[in-house]
Amino acid sequence: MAKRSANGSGQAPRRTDSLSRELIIQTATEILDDGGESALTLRALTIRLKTGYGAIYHHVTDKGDLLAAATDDIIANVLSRTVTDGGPRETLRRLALGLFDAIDAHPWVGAQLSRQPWRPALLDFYESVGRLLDALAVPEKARFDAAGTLVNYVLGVAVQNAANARYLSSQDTNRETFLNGAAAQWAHLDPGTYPFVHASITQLREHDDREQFLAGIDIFLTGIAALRETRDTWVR
Amino acid sequence: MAKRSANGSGQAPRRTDSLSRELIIQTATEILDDGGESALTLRALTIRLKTGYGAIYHHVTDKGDLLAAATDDIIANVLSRTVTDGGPRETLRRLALGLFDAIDAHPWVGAQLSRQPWRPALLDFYESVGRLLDALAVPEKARFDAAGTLVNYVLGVAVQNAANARYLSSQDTNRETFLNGAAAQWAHLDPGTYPFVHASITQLREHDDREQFLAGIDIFLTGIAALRETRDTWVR
DNA sequence: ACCTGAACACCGTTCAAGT
DNA sequence: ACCTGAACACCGTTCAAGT
Repeated sequence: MAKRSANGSGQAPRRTDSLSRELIIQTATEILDDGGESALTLRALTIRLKTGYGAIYHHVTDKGDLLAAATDDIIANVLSRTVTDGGPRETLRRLALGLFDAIDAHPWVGAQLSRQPWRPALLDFYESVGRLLDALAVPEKARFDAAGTLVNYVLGVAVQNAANARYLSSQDTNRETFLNGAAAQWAHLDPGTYPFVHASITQLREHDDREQFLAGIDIFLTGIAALRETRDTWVR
Repeated sequence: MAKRSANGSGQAPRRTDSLSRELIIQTATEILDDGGESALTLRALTIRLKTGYGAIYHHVTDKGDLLAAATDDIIANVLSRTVTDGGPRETLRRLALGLFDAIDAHPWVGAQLSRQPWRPALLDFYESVGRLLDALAVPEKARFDAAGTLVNYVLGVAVQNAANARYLSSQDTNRETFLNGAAAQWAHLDPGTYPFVHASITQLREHDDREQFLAGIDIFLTGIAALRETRDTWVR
């Protein structure tokens, strides 16, 4: 974020530091953060990096490779930053919230996860979840399904988040006017056939995405707690 | 599915029945089911429909409009077919499984949902979920978050499903060899840093996607049950 | 009103040619 | 080894022209 020195006038114009995979990925991330997924074109990259197409393809296989690598970086950062000194339940919430915040800050990560959900970075997340479930005394046989369920839930929220961000930037509005518009649409529906949607209008306007995400995590954790193994009494 | 009569030799060659939005959407669905998302190009549509680009754009706004309409059809079909005569818990499971099966049969629906999660068809699903949560005695204040959580979970599974299908068709392999490959990759990881992943290899190979999805639904339902309102005793 | 299809703008990617 | 940029194949979309 704080590095925009390359544009300055101090450096020698000819001998810029040579291209590298890291620089390309970092620049791609900047473009994605600035203008969203649609802003990342190979042409935009060549301009920003003051280079040609071939130079980029020399360090990167594909546009897909580029997107995947940028996403891996973001996710790996989340995992390494997460504080894990609390209890397993608290750590699980922190991990999930860390992912949520990262995807909120970089919505294109959500879209990318929907394309390639099983990148190594997400495998690390999966590993952490599994171990925490062990600490929560979830029996081994149930851990696989439980971990998958949590990952799928996080993935679903990521997708929602990305879709919302895409919509907001395409319509060039903010969250509040978007929710007001959605609420207005919901209000137009027939209350007889859509009683629940109607009853939800106020909450739609006032809800906090982050808190709703956490409420979902708690629902799953409560459900998972019911799978808890009674390590004392052996049940056949 | 059973309508492929237009190819026959009986009809007069000149005066085919004129184009319609429904026919276009139906044909697009066929192309998507046959060849996946990447197979649906405007050109492929013109060929299959024996028409020009303008003719299609006369009935359809966009390629996005087309994809959205095709997805709406599939989802609306799921909801209308779901048997709702059981208890609320059973009905919820049936609804969720109906969506799962539909996305399994038409993986492109999963990808489309990740692009536009709030289409009218999904709002109907949301409405159904909300009402069933009411029947399950989830208090009104918690229903909004709970319904959103379930929708997000289903969305996450949909995305996974679509990604898997895309990968399978791109690699031209089947589920079993895919899982074997993934299991082999997992086996290569260091068991010290990835104990949970290692312990999951067998289950990865043997698991049933549909059952794992249902296990997640059950975790959710158990978690929801803890929110249950005690309608007899009034708690302030 | 409905349809045709050449043309346009814009992608990702390649590759002969340079240094 | 690393880079350049014209060229290619292929998108979605438009629009003057037909019926």
